Amino acid sequence: GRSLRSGEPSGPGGAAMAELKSLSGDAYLALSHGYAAAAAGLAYGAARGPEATRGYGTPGPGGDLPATPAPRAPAAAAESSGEQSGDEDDAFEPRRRRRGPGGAADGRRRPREQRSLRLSINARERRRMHDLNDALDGLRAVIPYAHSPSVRKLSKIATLLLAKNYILMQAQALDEMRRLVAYLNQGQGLAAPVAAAPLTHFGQAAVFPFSAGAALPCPDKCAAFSGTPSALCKHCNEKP
DNA sequence: TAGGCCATCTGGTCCT
DNA sequence: AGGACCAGATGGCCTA
Repeated sequence: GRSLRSGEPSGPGGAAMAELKSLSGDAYLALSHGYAAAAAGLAYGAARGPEATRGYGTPGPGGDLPATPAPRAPAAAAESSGEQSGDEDDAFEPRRRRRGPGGAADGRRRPREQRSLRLSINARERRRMHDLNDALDGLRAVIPYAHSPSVRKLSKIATLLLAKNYILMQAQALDEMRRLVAYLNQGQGLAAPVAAAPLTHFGQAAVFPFSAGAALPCPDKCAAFSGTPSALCKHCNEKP
């Protein structure tokens, strides 16, 4: 694959390319392909101290989770946004948006109903994003990079790109392994069970370069599938 | 201080 | 009608 070069155009995370250094070796290899260079830049590999505790419980500028303590200073946010200021039951006025008039669907709702509906929608969306983040955490847990308390976790985009390249790398390794097995089967007579033929990473059954059921001229069964003695097998060349 | 990343809110769209 | 999904907007936090 391509190697990382300093002058190489990088994606959105190019500025942080140097942080790739702290990635594990496998991860580094996995990143050495295509857009992964950008992922490397995005990957918060460098030791920056523990991940800042952001916490899900903090409502944003228009926050609607009154109970949860807020490490992200929602008070200032609410103040700056002009929302969540005192009377929650005031006429629900959606945040000014630059796109589209909006509010058509709720046009005939009473303000309190609108507010209630909005809060419910917000909560659902928050839950959905939390699920998404949980899934990303699960992904981070199984891809190789420097898992350490002193290393900040991968960003979302870096996680996805790293995972993609890790999959590609594994597929390539599997392919090479398969070829090696086929070669050894020809040379050493190691029988690969047809029923256990693995799937390629694209889902189709792997095609082995031999067929089963042939005679066994070689005592070491190197030709069990090819049916012909192998020049690579010393037993095939032995005199009986 | 700028830039990157993130959480959240929000309106629109599609689907059930 | 309601829920899921998406993308834009906004503001906070952190690091270089």
